[in-house]
Amino acid sequence: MPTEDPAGKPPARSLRADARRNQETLLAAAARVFVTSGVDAPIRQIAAEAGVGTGTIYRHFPTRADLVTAVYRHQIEACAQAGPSLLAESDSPFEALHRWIDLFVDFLVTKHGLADALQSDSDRFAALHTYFLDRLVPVCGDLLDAAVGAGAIRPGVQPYELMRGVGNLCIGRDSDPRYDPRRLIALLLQGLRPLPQA
Amino acid sequence: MPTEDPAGKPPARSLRADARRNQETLLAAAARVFVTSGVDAPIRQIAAEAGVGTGTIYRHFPTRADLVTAVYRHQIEACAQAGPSLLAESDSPFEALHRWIDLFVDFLVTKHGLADALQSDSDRFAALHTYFLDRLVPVCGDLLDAAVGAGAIRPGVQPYELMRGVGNLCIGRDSDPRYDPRRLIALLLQGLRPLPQA
DNA sequence: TACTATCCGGAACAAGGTTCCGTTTTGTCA
DNA sequence: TGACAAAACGGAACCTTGTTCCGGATAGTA
Repeated sequence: MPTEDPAGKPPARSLRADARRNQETLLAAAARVFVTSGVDAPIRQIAAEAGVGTGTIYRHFPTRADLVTAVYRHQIEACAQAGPSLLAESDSPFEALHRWIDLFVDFLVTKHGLADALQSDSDRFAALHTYFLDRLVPVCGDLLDAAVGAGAIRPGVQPYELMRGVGNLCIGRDSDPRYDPRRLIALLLQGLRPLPQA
Repeated sequence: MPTEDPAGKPPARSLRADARRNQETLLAAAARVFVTSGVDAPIRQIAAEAGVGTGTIYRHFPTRADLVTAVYRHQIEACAQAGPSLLAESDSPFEALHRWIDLFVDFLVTKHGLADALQSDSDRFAALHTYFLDRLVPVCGDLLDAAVGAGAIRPGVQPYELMRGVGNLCIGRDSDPRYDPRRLIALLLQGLRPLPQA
């Protein structure tokens, strides 16, 4: 079955040699360009950096989201897998949740424009939104459940809305000294704790 | 002094008759288009709706932010002025803050794409960001100070970061049943309350 | 080596933002 | 009222970016 999963992961071993070579060149070039120009960088710029034509990019990564997820797949995966580990090694489920969210935030804020893209109105990134959520919402759900079970937070918060809220809080110009998303996210997590008196 | 404030408010009574006429036509047309196509609507579409050339739009509103602020000036103003009123009439400063934030959120979520534009990476909307904050941050600051003074929330939160956080939480596709910005904003405000012990 | 399926490059098209300038309108003054 | 200069208009033209398409190059195979 030659159809790939919707997130555009590198197709297996059936490509022609030049195709596979270009695919790797493209991933490396895109990673470099994303650092300097953000995930919104013009296709032509990425093509130039890789030394290929624009058609080649579209053939390998039909949508921009495919390219972005391919570039960051490893980190998304690492984030997903960190959930259970943190739950096991942290002193409390709440701490595990907090540390996991911090991990996610670190990932977002170090990738210029990634948080913006995640919530972008345009359909250009819809698949990116979907991929992130499909992969991370279940992990977040487990952490939330554990924290609720321990009585550390109130029930009723959905993982989807928490993830999306956290992602939203990371949006915007990087490195504005007046705005540190982590501060607000910490406040938001505080807001999840049980109310002092019934 | 004929210089205008940087937010592009309608210049005073010194325009030629046709210019003033066009300016009003444009504001009305833009308001209509924003409702259906969002504040990102193509300039040409607004020009067509108003029955003028694109040059005319740029002459009256050099940047898109100028047009947007001109269209929504009244509502921004109303929001700013609601701050002191709410403080006077609410049962507590915390309630006043909460109600004021709700007002702000209502404004943002009913204007398709406005919250997105506010935090947009591109410079296209930089002046919009500035205008909103210049006008509303002081109001928010007063409400915060009052709530801190009453012991209803912890000190240390800056009005800028709160406004921006709230704005950020409003970003995204409208009317996703899984995501209600108000829920998370309420949680965030809960997170501002003093910690139970210590 | 010859053949074909695959892949490549970049020209070409579409859409939107922005600028520019020849033309039209307005207001004023004789 | 007629003429004139300043102000404003309209939209063609240009630029950037996304996306498609196809003639030509190339890898794998017989």
